Amino acid sequence: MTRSIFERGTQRLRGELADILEASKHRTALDHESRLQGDDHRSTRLWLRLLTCTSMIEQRLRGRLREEFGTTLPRFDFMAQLDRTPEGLTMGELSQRMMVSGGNVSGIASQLANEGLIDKRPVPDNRRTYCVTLTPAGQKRFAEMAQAHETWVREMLEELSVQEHTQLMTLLTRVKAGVRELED
Amino acid sequence: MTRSIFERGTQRLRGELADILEASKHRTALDHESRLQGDDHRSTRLWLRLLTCTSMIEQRLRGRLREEFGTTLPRFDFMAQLDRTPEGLTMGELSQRMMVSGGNVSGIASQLANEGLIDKRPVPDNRRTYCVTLTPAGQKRFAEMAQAHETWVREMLEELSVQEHTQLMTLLTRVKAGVRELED
DNA sequence: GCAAAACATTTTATATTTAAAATGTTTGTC
DNA sequence: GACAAACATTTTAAATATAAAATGTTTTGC
Repeated sequence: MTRSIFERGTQRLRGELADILEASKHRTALDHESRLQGDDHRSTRLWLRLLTCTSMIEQRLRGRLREEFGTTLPRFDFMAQLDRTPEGLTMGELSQRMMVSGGNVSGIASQLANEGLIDKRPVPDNRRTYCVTLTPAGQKRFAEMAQAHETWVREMLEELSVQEHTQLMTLLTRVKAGVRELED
Repeated sequence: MTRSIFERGTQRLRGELADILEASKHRTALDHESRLQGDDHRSTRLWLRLLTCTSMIEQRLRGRLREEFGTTLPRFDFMAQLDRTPEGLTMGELSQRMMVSGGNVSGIASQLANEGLIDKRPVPDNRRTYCVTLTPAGQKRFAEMAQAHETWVREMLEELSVQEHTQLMTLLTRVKAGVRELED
């Protein structure tokens, strides 16, 4: 990579070369975007930046949840969905909202049910579906975690001003809409 | 959720209520953000929006890579990192750049090596590390996939104007920097 | 009503992922 | 040089994820 500088021959000015070598020494952090070079498209660059940000935040949250509450991100997410919907959700709705496969939701659900954190009961008028809710114990447990989670997220995003928050939100809304409208 | 509207009592005008009920009927897609309500903090809302966007894009890319190339996102990512670094990378560097655990990288590497897509050879002066590169077959295979990948990503983000691309990139740069500088 | 299609969920098999322990290797430090 | 600490990687065990098949249930079209 740095080699190509030398391959260009000797017409390159000494000072210019020095600048480039100097710049290459800046130890910038390595991540998904490291694989990009000048000829890559804007969109790919943007996508990798998005992926990097999400991965960084996810990893911090996962670590904290494990250290401080001995739980995982998917389990927290599962409970968060239920906390917001006291009337309960079906397995399918949970799968859709968490954006994971149905089988996955089944697995997490039986764990949480074994631990007494959720309730899963049949619905009278449709024997295919279940209605899943948080138990009182689940509600209590979730409330503790949610508080901490909120703090961690705020900590990570508080560098941004209110205006930047709004801008970013608006732009992500456009991204979301753009992706959504593509047919499958 | 909609219940709170009624709890406000009867001073609410009929027309206003109708509007709200109407609005609530819009079938908006369900995702991570469905768990939010008015009292949640701006930052959490932003984080969930970010997560939703990333998940949506990831899922499309995963599906396409499987359908059209019979491969997975992590394998593609692994090869992409190598493609950008012809001189090769160590396992540790790959782990760092892909932002996944070392064990994960080990697994993917032995798969790709079995398929003859990468080369993994010891480094003379340090017997702990390996230098991983794409084989010619790996380069060829990656080139095909990269082209398609680029198209898929552009397709998903092309709704945004050049200016919006730039803005979003700038904001995500700030997010990235903010998260990075947190100790731990 | 009945058969076929659509639906909601679980099960199965397999792949991915992580954290943590294990295994060698290198680098101080004295 | 010996020995502890740090390093790079792999292995292990458990959790998580997917796709696809299996199982009942409901809906639809006739």
